[in-house]
Amino acid sequence: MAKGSATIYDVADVACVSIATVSRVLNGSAQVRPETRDRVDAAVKKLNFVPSPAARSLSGGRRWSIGLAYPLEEDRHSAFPIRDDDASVLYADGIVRGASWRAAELGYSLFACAVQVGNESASNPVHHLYSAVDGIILSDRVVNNVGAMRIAKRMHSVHLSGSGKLKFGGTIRVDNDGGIQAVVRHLVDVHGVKDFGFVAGSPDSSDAAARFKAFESSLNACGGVLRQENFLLGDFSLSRAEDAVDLRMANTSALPEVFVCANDQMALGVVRALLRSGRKVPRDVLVTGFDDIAAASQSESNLTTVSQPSFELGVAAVNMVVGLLNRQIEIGTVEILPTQLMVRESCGCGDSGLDLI
Amino acid sequence: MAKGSATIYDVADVACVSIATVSRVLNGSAQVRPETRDRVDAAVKKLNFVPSPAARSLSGGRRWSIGLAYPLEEDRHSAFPIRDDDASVLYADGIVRGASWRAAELGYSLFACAVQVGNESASNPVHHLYSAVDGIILSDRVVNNVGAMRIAKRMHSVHLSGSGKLKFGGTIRVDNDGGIQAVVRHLVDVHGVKDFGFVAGSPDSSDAAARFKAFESSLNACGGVLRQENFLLGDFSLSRAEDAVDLRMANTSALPEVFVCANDQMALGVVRALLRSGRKVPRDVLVTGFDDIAAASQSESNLTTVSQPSFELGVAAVNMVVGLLNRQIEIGTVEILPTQLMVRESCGCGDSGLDLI
DNA sequence: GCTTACAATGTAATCGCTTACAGAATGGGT
DNA sequence: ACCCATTCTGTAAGCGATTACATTGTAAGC
Repeated sequence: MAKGSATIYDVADVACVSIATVSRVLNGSAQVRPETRDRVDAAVKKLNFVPSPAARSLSGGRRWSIGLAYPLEEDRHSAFPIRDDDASVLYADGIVRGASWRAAELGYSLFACAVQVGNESASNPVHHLYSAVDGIILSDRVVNNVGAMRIAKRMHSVHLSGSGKLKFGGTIRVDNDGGIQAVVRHLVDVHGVKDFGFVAGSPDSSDAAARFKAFESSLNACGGVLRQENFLLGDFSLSRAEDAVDLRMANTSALPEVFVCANDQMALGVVRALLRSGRKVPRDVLVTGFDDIAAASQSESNLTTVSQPSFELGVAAVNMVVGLLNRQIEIGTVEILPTQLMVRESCGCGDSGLDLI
Repeated sequence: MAKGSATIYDVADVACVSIATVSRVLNGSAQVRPETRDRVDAAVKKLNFVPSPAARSLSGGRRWSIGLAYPLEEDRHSAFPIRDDDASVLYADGIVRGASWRAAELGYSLFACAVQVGNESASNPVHHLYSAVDGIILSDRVVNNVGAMRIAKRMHSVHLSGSGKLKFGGTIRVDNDGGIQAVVRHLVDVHGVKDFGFVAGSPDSSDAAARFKAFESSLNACGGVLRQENFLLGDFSLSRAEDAVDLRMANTSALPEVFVCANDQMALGVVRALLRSGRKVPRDVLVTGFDDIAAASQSESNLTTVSQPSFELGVAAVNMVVGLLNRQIEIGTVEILPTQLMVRESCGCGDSGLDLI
């Protein structure tokens, strides 16, 4: 759209050089006499010239911008999508901020784009991002593996993914294994838990899969038990987890000692359902979360959870995209960021000040 | 970048038509025989063709995407920007979600872009957004008035702005006046407050300005008083407000009965400073916020605040941009969204369940 | 003073699309 | 059959940058 703004031709006119020279100055190629360079710079400043990314894009140059796609849950109930309860956006928040900040530092712009999960059609905003950016960061679940592959074939991409070793682009993930393991160990060692419950995230999420797998193996290592009826399937949202617990309580068999949840929103939903039924947390049932979103520590239940370095995740993702662009990082690289157990009250610990075990 | 993807030429070849015809089908211009149209559609599907927005952009067509720029505070203290305390992002969250959702509904993609405030240079990501989108939504403070004017001259824009009547683009704002007025009235009528304090937001924010202006006139109407030393200048961030209150307390004159704050983060900062000094809220000093972010109701102080319809703000902004694009809305239109007083405990009300007065 | 090597600059093709305009096909009226 | 008004389709000119290649300028070496 950008009607009427100055073009490279205008700059060339004012500076009395050809557009090629202007382009050279713009892109810092060294072959320009200092005197000429100054003249061009002056013209650029005078005309307030900003090169059109679209034109740059078409002609194959660098756009100096990076895309970031993160999932937005679709609502199934109301006219509007879930609001206070949208797991993905809250989780994405820190990532977006980290990425924006780091991108700005490196001279890139970051375009964030919320994608309705499950949209594999051409209307998927990811397709619109293509030609606007140099590289793209794909959060877990925005596209399936096939889609990710297709994207990676066309441009540099970094995947924020819980598992799998993609043979294209780069991958960054947090240490789901270590986090879950720490939770289970703590529950067994400190609170003597044997009888576990687990609330899983969306089946299409690799993070959800990784966390459950880690949970199973930790359980085996520690001799804990997960009874069939205590495995609940959620979708990372508060309400769905709440419903699942309601349903579980309709079954009159004894509840497990703890519900380990694949994220904080679900943990909060579990707590809510439990409270509604007259049970107390952690008195009657213990609950743990994952992610350490702000609400985890702010809620009354004071969730014990695993802290994700989401800001750093965004920073690392941008670093990797730019590294890929500059051919300083190899395709297929995987980077794993550490997690940290945040011991609070919902696991049965008193409200002592200790944060880290 | 998008290396190797199908172009309109490939589609034309497969469908045995010219690229002009393909373009017509793509853009739904009616002048194509149904039979031909089908052939083209089939080719598009077969090749998995997605038109390059960059090329569309260059050639002046519609890009089917909308930009949204929101402010990102820069940190002054640490290597990373403020994290748990970033007023703007929290505020922007609902807007981004509303806008993304509505844009998707209308067949547009939404690119959100966090902009470091105060960056008026060419590296401002807003400039990169230009050619990638059909229209742009500018949140309060991302650019100054001059910048906004420049942008509006070049493309359709909608401003999320607390005051002023821009003569370009469209404007959407929340009813700051009504919200602040309700707060002041409630404090006077229910709690008999006379001696007010006010914590203002960034001077460069029109919302901040509108809220202070509304505060002053409400005060006059109700006969309340704002002593000079009880006007504190913040920047919408928690820490800055906290500091301001600390500084104020160094002055030993009596604190006001209440601190009315221009947003919730600052209210939380005020509460924190007050608690640290041994005072209790609302026992010793009352505090009110603005925005009703999640933390307002989740924090122990249970903030009385004004609820902003941030999701609806995003929805309305997208509606307006698209209306502008389709020439269904006139330039200069202003839309005001209602606010709602949320009475909780920090204003001195008991923890009765009443939400709305 | 003239060649020569190399640095500085210019020329023109190209990227993938939209659209004004021109040209071909269709069909109805005589 | 023929003409003309319509409807459909094709041709080609941009949009604003990058970049390979061609050309010009400069200074050293003889």
